[in-house]
Amino acid sequence: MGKEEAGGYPSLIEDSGLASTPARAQVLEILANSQSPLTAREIHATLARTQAVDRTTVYRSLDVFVEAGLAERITSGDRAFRYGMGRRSLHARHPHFFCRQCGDMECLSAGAVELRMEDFVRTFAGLVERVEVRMDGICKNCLRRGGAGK
Amino acid sequence: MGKEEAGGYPSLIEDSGLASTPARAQVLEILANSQSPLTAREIHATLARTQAVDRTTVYRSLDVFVEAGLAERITSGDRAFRYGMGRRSLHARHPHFFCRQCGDMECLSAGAVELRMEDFVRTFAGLVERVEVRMDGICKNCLRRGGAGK
DNA sequence: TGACCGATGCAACCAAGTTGCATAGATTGC
DNA sequence: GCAATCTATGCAACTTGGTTGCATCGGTCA
Ligand SMILES: [Mn+2]
Ligand SMILES: [Mn+2]
Ligand SMILES: [Zn+2]
Ligand SMILES: [Zn+2]
Repeated sequence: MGKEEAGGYPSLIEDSGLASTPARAQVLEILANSQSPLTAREIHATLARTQAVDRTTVYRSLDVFVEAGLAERITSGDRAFRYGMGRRSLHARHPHFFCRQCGDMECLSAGAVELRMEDFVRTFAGLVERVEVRMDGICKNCLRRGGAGK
Repeated sequence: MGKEEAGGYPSLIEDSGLASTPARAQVLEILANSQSPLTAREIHATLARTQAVDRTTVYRSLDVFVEAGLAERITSGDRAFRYGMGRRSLHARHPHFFCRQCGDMECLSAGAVELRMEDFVRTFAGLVERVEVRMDGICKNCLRRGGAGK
């Protein structure tokens, strides 16, 4: 699934100035292979199927990845952050959809929405580092099995 | 500061099919008078200056307001939701800016960004109920006193 | 008047994430 | 090669933001 060039995730991690460890490489691989952004809990659950890693290590790996731009922290409509590949990992920015019924989040194509903000950024007194566009609603699965009821 | 027509917040609440109580009216008034979206904690702190209300009541008031469209729940870059006036309270949708340094959130003018998503919404299999646009970065105050260092 | 219903308070609980500290494993200096 | 030095990890305790169960209280209505 995830195509990786020579060296794979370890070298991607090292190219960002971080030490590569088995746990970190696996966390990044899980992120890279996912169609949708994942919670730390989901990442840990996947990881734990093959090796025993503490959840703290997952949290800390994600933190350093986000700091280094390797991963992106995405807010959702619920109380848990999601993580996806970051811009430093050949990943284009794109909006997301959050289903308030089942809690699933999906990546939308980068061109799904057109966002123009250059004029604003130019005149804004603060520093804009990133933008998040998220649509909330009911996903098609939840629509099929039961309507938009809370 | 907050201009209110005859009846004020109590009737605004009742017009949404909810019972108006002193606590609810005050929560809504605090929201209406704020320049920026507030956390439940901030609302409770403000409220507590004039009367003893349990934080649970604040949470529950906000829940029913959001459900009724009187208030809007907004995600930020940190772990706490913010609340602002909702669309059913004569409030236009607009983007927000979140400062990752001081945690302050500010409302941006509705025209700050141009967002085109009709084409997407028309062809999307799910139901899109709302959209959130949030910029993250460093606010001008934090820029002045110390740069963008974390 | 009395049954009812919803809003509130309060305590317990929960989920997500963070922190302190000890250890193990790798890296560096010599 | 060996010791001094990081640093990633594990594990437990803690924090924060929010939710839930349950008892009570105050209106509304037959
Ligand atoms: Mn994505
Ligand atoms: Mn706002
Ligand atoms: Zn769904
Ligand atoms: Zn700031």
